[in-house]
This record gives sequence, C-alpha cells and structure tokens, in this order.
Amino acid sequence: MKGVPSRSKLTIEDVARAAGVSRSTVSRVINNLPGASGPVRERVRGVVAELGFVPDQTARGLASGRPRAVDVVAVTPAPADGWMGTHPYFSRVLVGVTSVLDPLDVQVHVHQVTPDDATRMLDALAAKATVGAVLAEVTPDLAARFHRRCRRVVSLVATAAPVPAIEVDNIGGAAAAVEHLHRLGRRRIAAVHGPDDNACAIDRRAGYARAVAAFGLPEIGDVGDFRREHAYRAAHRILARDPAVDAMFVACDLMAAGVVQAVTATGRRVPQDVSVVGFDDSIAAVCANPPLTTMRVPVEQMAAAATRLLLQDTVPAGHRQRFPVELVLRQSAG
Amino acid sequence: MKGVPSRSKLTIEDVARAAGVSRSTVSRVINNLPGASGPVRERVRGVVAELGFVPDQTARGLASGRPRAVDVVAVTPAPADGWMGTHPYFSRVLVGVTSVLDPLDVQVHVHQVTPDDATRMLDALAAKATVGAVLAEVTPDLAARFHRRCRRVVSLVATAAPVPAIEVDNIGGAAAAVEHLHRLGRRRIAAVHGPDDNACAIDRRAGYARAVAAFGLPEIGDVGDFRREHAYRAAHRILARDPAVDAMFVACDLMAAGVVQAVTATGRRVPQDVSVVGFDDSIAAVCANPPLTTMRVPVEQMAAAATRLLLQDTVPAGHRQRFPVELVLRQSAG
DNA sequence: TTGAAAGCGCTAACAA
DNA sequence: TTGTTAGCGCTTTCAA
Repeated sequence: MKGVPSRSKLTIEDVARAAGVSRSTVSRVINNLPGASGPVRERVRGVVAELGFVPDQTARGLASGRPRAVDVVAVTPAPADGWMGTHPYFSRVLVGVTSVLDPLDVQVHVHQVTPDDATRMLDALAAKATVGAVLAEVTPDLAARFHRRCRRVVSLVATAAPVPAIEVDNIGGAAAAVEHLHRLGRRRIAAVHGPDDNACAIDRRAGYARAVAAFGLPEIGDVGDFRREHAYRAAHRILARDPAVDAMFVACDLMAAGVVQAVTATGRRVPQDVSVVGFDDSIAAVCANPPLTTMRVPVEQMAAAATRLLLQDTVPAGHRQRFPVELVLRQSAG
Repeated sequence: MKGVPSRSKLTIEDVARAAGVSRSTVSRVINNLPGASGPVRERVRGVVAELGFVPDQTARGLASGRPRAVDVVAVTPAPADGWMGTHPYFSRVLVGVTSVLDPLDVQVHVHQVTPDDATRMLDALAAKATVGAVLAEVTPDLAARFHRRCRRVVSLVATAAPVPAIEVDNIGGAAAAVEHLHRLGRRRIAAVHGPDDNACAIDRRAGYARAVAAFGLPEIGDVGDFRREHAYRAAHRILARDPAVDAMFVACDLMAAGVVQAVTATGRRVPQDVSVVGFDDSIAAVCANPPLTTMRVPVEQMAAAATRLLLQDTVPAGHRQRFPVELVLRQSAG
C-alpha cells in the first residue's frame, strides 16, 4: 500500500522520526549538503522516497532568507520591449516551466539579457540560485562558466559537455526536412540559416549540408539571425543570386514566415514554384500564408523536463535527454 | 529625507514600533481585517507608506499556510495541449503578470478551464485566493459570481459592473479600423467577428457596425470564434456571398491571418483587391503574408496593471482603467 | 479594540 | 558526523 502521497501535511519532522535521525540531518540530505554519512544518507533518502515527502518550498524560502525560484535566462541582442512575451519560442519555454512549477510553490524569474551584460548577470544568478536556471538561449562558453559556479542548471540548447542539457535532434530534423523536399522533386534546395553562434542553428545547418551532399545537390544558402526581417532579406538575396531555386529550408518558423513573404513578393508561388519548410512548429507556422510545413520541436515538454531536472536534489553533470523532431505537413511544402 | 526604501530588512516589527502599536495590529491593517480603530488604521497606513514597508510574501505564505500567488484564468472551449503557451494573446498576458511579480516573491498560477467546469473551478479559486485572480477571458456572469465570493479580482475584458476591469477601447478601435479602410477608398467593408459571448468581440462588432452605418456603407459579416480556421472559413463564405467585398475588418490578428489565407486562396490579392485590418498587434500580425495592418492592444501593460491592482491592500469594486488602441500600418491595408 | 504568544516548516549556527 | 537550538517574518488564536 503505497497510497496517495498524502499531501497536506508531512514535514521534515516526520521524515526525521521515521528515519531515526534529527531534522538537521534530513535537511542536510535533502539539500545535498556535507555532514551526513553514507549509510544515514541512504536511509533518509529511502524514507523520503517511501513517504513521498516533498519539502515545503515556502518554509525553505523563509528559513534560508532566499525564496525559491527557477531562473529562465535568454541571452539575445537588443530585446524589444516585451519581446519574450510575444516570441514564438520563449513563450513556449515559459509555459513549459510554469506548468511544472504551478503545483509546487516555486516562482519563475525571467531574465532576458543582452550579450554585453550576460557574463555579469549570469555570475550574479549563479551566486544566488536556489532551484536553478533553465538556459533557454545561452552560448556554450557562458553556460560552461555558469555550470562551474553553480551545478543547478540545464540548457535547452546543445551546449558545453559538462552542462546538463535537454536536446532535440536538430541535425536529423534538418536532414529530414531536406529529404522531404527532395522527395517532392525539388533539386535546388536553398537554406536560410540561423545565427552562427547558436548551437541549434549550427546543427540545423549541418543537417542541411549533410542531406544536400548525400543527394548530390548544390548547397545554396544565406545566414540570418532568427528574426523574420533578416530572413526576408536573405530570401530575396538567394532568389536574386539563384532564380532557379525551387525550395527553401529555413532555420525556424518565424524566419520561414518571412521567407514566404519574400518569395511571394517576387511573384513566385508557394509551394508551386518554391517549397518552404520551417522548423519548430510555432504559432508562426499556422499564421504564415500559406501555412508552413515544418519540423515540430516539443519546446514545452523540453522546458518542463528541464525544470523537473532542476527540482531533483542533484542535477547530474553532463546529463543529456533527447526529444524527437517530427515532420508536420502543411501547405508550404507537400 | 525619504531616502531609499532601504530594502533588505524592514519588518512588520519596525512598523509596529514606529506606529506605537503591536505587530498584530499592523498585520490587521495591512490585511484589511477588522479589529483596528479608524485612527490607528490611519496611523499605521501612514507609517507603512512613509517607511515604504513591503510585507515579505514568503513569510505571509508560511504563516497563513497558503503561499501567495496570482491566479490567471481563462475559460475557453476545448483547449489544445499547451495552447496557452503558443497563443498570441494569453502568452502576452502571462508575461505582463510575470513582469510585475518577478521582483516580488509571488507565484503565478495558470488556469485554463473549459466552460463545463468553469463554475466549479472559479468557486474553488475564489475560496482560496491569496493575492487574487486576473481574469484573462471570463464571461461577465462568471466574473460577477467570482467577485461576489472574493473581491480580489480584476478582469482584462469588459465585464459586469462591480468587477474591477482593465479595458481597452474596443468600440473606438474597431471604428478607427473601419475609418482607415474607408479613407483608403474601400466601400464594401465586411467583418469577421469574434464569438457572440465575448465582450471584446461584441464591442469590436459594435464599433464596426457604428462606423459602417456612419459612412452609409452596407454591413457585411460573419461570425467566428477567435480561431484562425473558423475565420478562414468565414472569409470564404463572405467572398462567396458577396464577391465585390473590397475590405475586411477582423476581430483579432490570429483570425486575420486566416482571413488573408482565405482571400489569397480565392485568387484575390491583399491589399490590392481586398484590404484587411486585424486587431491586437500580436505575433500573428507580422507572420501573416502580407503582414497585417492592425489595431495595437497593449496586452502586456494591461496585464501588468491588473496585477499591480491586485497587489494593493484593497481592490476597489467597479474600478475601471482604460488603455488606448492604436492603428499600426503594415501591408495588408494602407 | 488591542496585545502577547505560539507557531508555520524549514535552515543554519553552534555544541556535542 | 550528528543533534540542539534559534530564529526567518508573518498570521492567528487567545486574553486582556
């Protein structure tokens, strides 16, 4: 009879009694602090698991003088006001995090930071982290630096080896997109890439390159910065340079929406003249005209997984968890 | 010398001492509970203001056995999984609320509820509210019912008279949109309305009706439900019934994106053949093809204002605060 | 109407 | 390595 976790009450005191130790010892164990022998640690963990004890976050916050919170951080150039709120990717991250924190008594703190003060900000966060940080968009070097100062961190993008990360198969996804385009009979498949310093963008670019190479197709491309306007211009450049392009693989849906705008602006039809495949399956995909065929990334679930990882008493260094990407067919291709 | 609020410390004890009363009395005053005479109440409030005292939310949560939180609630039919995360409107609400709660130690709880269990859920929330509820999308009757059981509530849509609300000039905004279309020379301006039970939709519809009437133009329209797919079909119906329509006013950008898709699907060009104006200025507006001319609604700021209202010790019944809507010119019209 | 006192569940010295 | 003892800042009986 394991039974219901019997919410409501069940304090550290109960655990202490059941384990035959003091509250301090239990506290040390659940906080992963030194000062508890192996065997005792084991026993306490066992009791915690058996009883289904969940420490009261409010009490921890009061006692430690620092309320419990998860920090969501994104390093982006010149964020417009309220940007994170409207952004197709970040808003999904927020919801994923919120969804798992909701029943617990943990807050969410959002930090949108420019590259300039990224180092300073991250150091500050690392110093006062409680539950930990979800890195929604942080470069590998910065992530590694953070991880050196605080182990309670998970990245949502590919990152430095020791930093725990929740990933998606960007390379495979990009390749699958190209394969889909090839299956459709497209033979001049261009790409609009994301920024060079972004791990996702790099991988999606690699996947594209690998796939076109495998098909013996030419590699045609331009670089953007994950923003629609840049992608719009990039698509124009590509079409001007190579008017025979008959398909475009784009690094994210927001950019793809811009690409579709550019393609139709040149008088070409999507998908008849140029097929377009995006990445993410965000709201931008269904708002584009025509709606985008895209590679779905389960952002909310990934963010939720990252948050659950932070909630554990210890976040294993180098942890990796990979989510699948999946082709979603709409009208822009196929 | 008012000086800095001197964060860090400053407890209820300090206030009590400065006011020459006990902590209990201060607590009663800041919680707006009975058991404090008028004069004392005045004095304490004065000291609180002068000292810039801000009660520790974590401590309140622990002591009262109920962690402090703001509940964001939206009643919507059959929400898709993760819907709120991707939704152009709700994600902005979330960010607005989060932005003001971030520095405080208050949580955000998101409740997306279907009409079926709306009453039950809202009653439950009203019974255990702490900071209060932000009604992102709740019908007037339900809002009124909530307000009867708990005064700590603010609606983001027009609602029953006693319920405090943060509003936007939907009627004027819709009229302005039609005026813009008229200025462009459009004379057969159709409308795709939002759902009949939504206050915003009703007002926007009224604004449209008023404006076309003022111009002596025909009223042409169809009803949707704030979803893109419905608007897509509604636009097709309108065009089938009345092929000479040369403009469409749409109740929200998400729907407008669908309208643009429908219009171009019939072989018409936007804006040359049919101009389209949306409402909200959400991410959907820039992803549409062509990008949407729309009426900007400052959702984040409204949600922030609502949250700040809840943070006050008392939320005045019938409170109204109105934000402006503003025409944003893009390519779909003008 | 007011105040005194006992916690809320946990962390963090300090002893042992 | 472990336990004891104070609180963290506030709410909430219970007396006065």
